Amino acid sequence: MSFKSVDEQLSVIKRGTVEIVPVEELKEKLKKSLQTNTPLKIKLGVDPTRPDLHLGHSVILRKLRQFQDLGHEAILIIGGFTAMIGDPTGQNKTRPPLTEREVLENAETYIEQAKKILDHSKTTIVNNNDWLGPMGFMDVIQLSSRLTVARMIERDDFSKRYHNNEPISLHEFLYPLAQGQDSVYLKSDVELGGTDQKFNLLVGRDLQRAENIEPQVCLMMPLLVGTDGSMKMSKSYDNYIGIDEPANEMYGKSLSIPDDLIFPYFELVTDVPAEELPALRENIGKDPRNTKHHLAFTITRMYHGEEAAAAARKHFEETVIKKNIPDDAPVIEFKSGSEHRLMDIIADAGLTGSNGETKRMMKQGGISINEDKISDPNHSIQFSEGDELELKVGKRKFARLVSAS
RNA sequence: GGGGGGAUACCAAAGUGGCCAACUGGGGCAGACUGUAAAUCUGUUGUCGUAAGACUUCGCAGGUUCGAAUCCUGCUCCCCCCA
Repeated sequence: MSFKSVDEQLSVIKRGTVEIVPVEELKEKLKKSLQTNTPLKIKLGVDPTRPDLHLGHSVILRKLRQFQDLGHEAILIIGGFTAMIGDPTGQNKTRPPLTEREVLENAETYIEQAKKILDHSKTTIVNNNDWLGPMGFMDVIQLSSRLTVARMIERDDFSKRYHNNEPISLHEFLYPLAQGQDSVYLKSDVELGGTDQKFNLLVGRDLQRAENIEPQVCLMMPLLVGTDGSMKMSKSYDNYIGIDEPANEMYGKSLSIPDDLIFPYFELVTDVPAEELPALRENIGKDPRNTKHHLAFTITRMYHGEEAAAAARKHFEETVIKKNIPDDAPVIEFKSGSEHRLMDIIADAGLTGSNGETKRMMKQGGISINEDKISDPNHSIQFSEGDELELKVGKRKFARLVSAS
């Protein structure tokens, strides 16, 4: 394995980072690694509680991937043990702990999806239950003696909750310790995390130092803002773009982000080469529309390939811009000569949640057949041979009604 | 161990015997507009029913009453303060 120069490596590593603590130590580690031809151990802990990965997760996974491409060792820790505690970070409520079985199932789904981003053949996957599980009560007490309560409630979310009279369970204090113990056990050189993980990552440093292990460098990535443009991307805010989503969804959702997120998305979630970033930044001001389409295309291509991305673009143009119904709209067949109420057709096809919703949409002009808005709930259709009608329900649901003999 | 507060629709939060399918905000959905599935504005937001209306819903189980989310009894869960 031959490594690139320290400076070359640093420029890749720094892309999109918020903070590297301390960056001098990282340089030292890289230098030493280069001299001794030994890869650094890069640690990323993942919480197998919500197995649907989205672009927000991809930010940090991509960073890990970049380390892999530089020749370093990526260690993905499945937080099997910690998930059974429930990480309080960023939660205003205590998260319900998972059972061991759920953890394993989730972990599998997680890894399956992470493969799309990581170089799987070069990823070391471990479960922290392997070393945290066997620890005894005395071990835990000794570990917890390393930190003080004052240090703990320094942490932003703890202090907020404390001052807002919201509950903090004692076991939540153990979470950063458990995570830090991972660093001790693995002797990690670098740990990756979101900015919300800073405290936990620093605890890892403290614990390693206490054990006379060379402390890890902490690398923080920004939390990706979701498609709503205000909150961090998260499934629970429904502002996410899942990496498993169909190409059309991915393309459309990418386009729905506010303009000032275009650049961060290019930088954090796409593989466009660093040299192209400055030009892209300029284009956003000049031509936001096409730059955003370029972004949507790039993201979709990364997960679905060139062809699917092109198709998704076309689909978007057809349905959203031209307001046509797409070629792949489901086809529903009816016997020629039969008569059906439109509301029943919509209900049978499951295009709305209830008849009440259908009626509401009719009243609001959301339902049309061949461009004609239908507002009569009793509207019915008499099918005759060769009929082909285009049904639109709202802006994103379509069907083609055809009559067969 | 003692004292106090709370549980309402997807979320937050009003409502303390009929005017409550339940104020309001967020979210969602729809329409207009737009480079956009953004922003903005407007409308809408339990189920069934063309409608009239019927039914289910306010932590759980009972009870009082012509009538309860609202009153009573028991239960479960949660939070805070003092020690």
